Amino acid sequence: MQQHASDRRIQDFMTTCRQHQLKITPQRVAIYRALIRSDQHPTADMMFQAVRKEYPSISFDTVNRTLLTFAGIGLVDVVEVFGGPKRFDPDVADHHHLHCVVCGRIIDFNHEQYAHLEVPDDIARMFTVISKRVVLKGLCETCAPER
Amino acid sequence: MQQHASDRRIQDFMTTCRQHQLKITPQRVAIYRALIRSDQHPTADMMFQAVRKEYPSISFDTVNRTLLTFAGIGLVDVVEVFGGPKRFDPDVADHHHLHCVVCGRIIDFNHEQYAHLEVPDDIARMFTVISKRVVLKGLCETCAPER
DNA sequence: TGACAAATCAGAATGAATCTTATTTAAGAG
DNA sequence: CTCTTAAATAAGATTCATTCTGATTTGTCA
Repeated sequence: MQQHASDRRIQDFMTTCRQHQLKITPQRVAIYRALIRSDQHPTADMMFQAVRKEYPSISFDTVNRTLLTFAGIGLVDVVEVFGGPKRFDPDVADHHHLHCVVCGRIIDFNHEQYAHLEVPDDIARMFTVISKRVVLKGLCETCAPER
Repeated sequence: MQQHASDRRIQDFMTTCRQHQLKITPQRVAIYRALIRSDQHPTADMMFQAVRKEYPSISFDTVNRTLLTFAGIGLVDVVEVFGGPKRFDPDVADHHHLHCVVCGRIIDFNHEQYAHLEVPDDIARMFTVISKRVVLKGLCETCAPER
């Protein structure tokens, strides 16, 4: 059954590409495949290393450019960072992030309270909101000094 | 009176430096001065250009390294970005950010609802929270397509 | 099947951040 | 006030991330 869910996502992916007049190339399919089974929040280079394994002749430029193209049509998110390389998020549904300031790990989470974040009226008047996210900085379990 | 407030901040700055065994150099003072009258969220290079005007012999490396040092002792914040150079925030008090996805401008705001963001229990158990911020992506007034 | 715009590849170029090394300097000891 | 020393600085080199360039290949549609 797992395979079917994955196939389904590839089908949807192809549909989305067609809707945006993007050609369905084997490189793009390989990149998308790697994306949906990726670790959380990979960099372009991490994606390149992953895709390479099943598509050894692919270039870094293609991976990077394709990720940006995917971001442009909402297939992936570019997430907030505090410096360093861009990081991508295959989960484009609303969720929130913890950033460990020591190891740089980004951890996803959800919280009922954060699901209903309102935008203040004066802000809504001057700014068209596309996405909302709570970003918490701190120390993850492995980096927190044990007590 | 303006001058006094600024002097006060420089005094506090020196005290903070001493508390952290940081030498008070003319470069650091110049950088801190530029910081407190800086535009919102400058990059290291923008800071370099600003400091240069009153301290022409300063090097980029010193400005950048000093900003990171300041960040380490809480005199400035490194803020979230979606790629590109690091950006610094002289306002270290709690507040939230709008990011214009077109021009890249970061706009500060505050909102009563966001002042009481709770951290879910299961998260609080595995993650030591240092700071909380709501990050909204969207289009600012000048970049929004007029209707 | 053929034409063409789009996509890819490889390498060069750019931009940001950090590192290296020699020199200078702030701050505490005497 | 002077000396000593570790810290800080300057300048340039290096590394890493990203984008660009130009030549080649390839989906897609007629």
